[in-house]
Amino acid sequence: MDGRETGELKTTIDQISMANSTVFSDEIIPGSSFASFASSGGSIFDMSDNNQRGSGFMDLLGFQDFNMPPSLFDFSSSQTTSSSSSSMMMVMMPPHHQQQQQPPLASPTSTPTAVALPERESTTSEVLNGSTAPTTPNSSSISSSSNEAAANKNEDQTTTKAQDEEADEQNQDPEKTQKQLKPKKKNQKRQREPRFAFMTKSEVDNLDDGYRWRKYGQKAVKNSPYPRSYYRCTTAACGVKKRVERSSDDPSTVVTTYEGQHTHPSPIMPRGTMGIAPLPDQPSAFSSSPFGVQQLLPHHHYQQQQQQQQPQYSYIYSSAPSLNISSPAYGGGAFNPSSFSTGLLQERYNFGSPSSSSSAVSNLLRDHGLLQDIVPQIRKEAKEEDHLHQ
DNA sequence: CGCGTTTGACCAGCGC
DNA sequence: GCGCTGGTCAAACGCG
Repeated sequence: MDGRETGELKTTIDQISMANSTVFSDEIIPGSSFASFASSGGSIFDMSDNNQRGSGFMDLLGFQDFNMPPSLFDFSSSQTTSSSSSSMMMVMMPPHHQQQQQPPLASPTSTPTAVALPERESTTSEVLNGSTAPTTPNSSSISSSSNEAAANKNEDQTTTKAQDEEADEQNQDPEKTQKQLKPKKKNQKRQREPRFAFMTKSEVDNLDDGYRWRKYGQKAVKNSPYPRSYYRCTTAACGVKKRVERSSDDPSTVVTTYEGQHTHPSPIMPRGTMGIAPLPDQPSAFSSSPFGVQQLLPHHHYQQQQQQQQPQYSYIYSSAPSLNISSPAYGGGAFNPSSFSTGLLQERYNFGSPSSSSSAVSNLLRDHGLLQDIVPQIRKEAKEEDHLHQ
């Protein structure tokens, strides 16, 4: 939108470029962990490179404290089906570029803040509560499915909306019964949860991530023949949503965007984690770690699998004003894309292709769906980069 | 009957 | 103000 956001996008493209072991030196956001990492010449995306020294991408993000397990990326299992090669890219989408609000994780030098991708929605200019605290599950107020989204925003909005609804009930206005949509007040801009997106090569749109989702909408995507589906976690009091769309340019690529944070463990225990107790410092499968259940796996397992499979994943990561990864809220992280985290992405991922990292990048860059909204400039610049490589 | 999907309508935000 | 677009709602429907 403006130059500032452009700069932020630029930072993102810098990080993407690192997938090809190319580190751009320009316009890295000062103070970001990505910036510091990028300036040090590291390669975020090539996990195989990091295997040798035992520091992967998640380490760089500060996720090493979560014992980022391999199961999450163990997509070459027997459950793998059709896709022979698959790649994955994550994008965390913040409400805005406010950063550095989250306290550091155990490793202060790897705080996963850094890249603030621009928020397309109008959530940024107005911070309703002005708080860095993450949204808090309001279990008492989320009983009506029609208000889950609002209840998931923030308490101020929830309260206001509840009051509105209460007023509506008292008024019993016949006009209201005509359309009960929208007791939303003006001047209350939608507060969006931190978002977390990743791309996968899959023939199935709706990835089985261990949570139960209910589809509540579908929209045609501009410039894409494929629709975008909207899902909401079916668990009561959990307002996590996800959007799934297929890339128009690469129909084999599915872009899944999670929004919000599960307030409950996955109803389905992930494969390979059954019966494994949480680590002492990890109170639950859905807390602490942005990748939830995976953290239950021993770290050596992670390393071992890395060495065996040499997976290569590509990420785009950014933080958010309310993205407080180490916050105690929800028992650990304010942002907990645990829908992704269950390690149950029983989708057809096949990491391990030496080119998957760059292909993931290119997939992202080609996408004209959700990610186009998110990181439009990434595509542009990476295409330029592609040309340079060709 | 419960749960999930489909789908048209509606709403809010944004750009012009 | 108007139109476009993304996002959401909720009735209708399907399925087990």
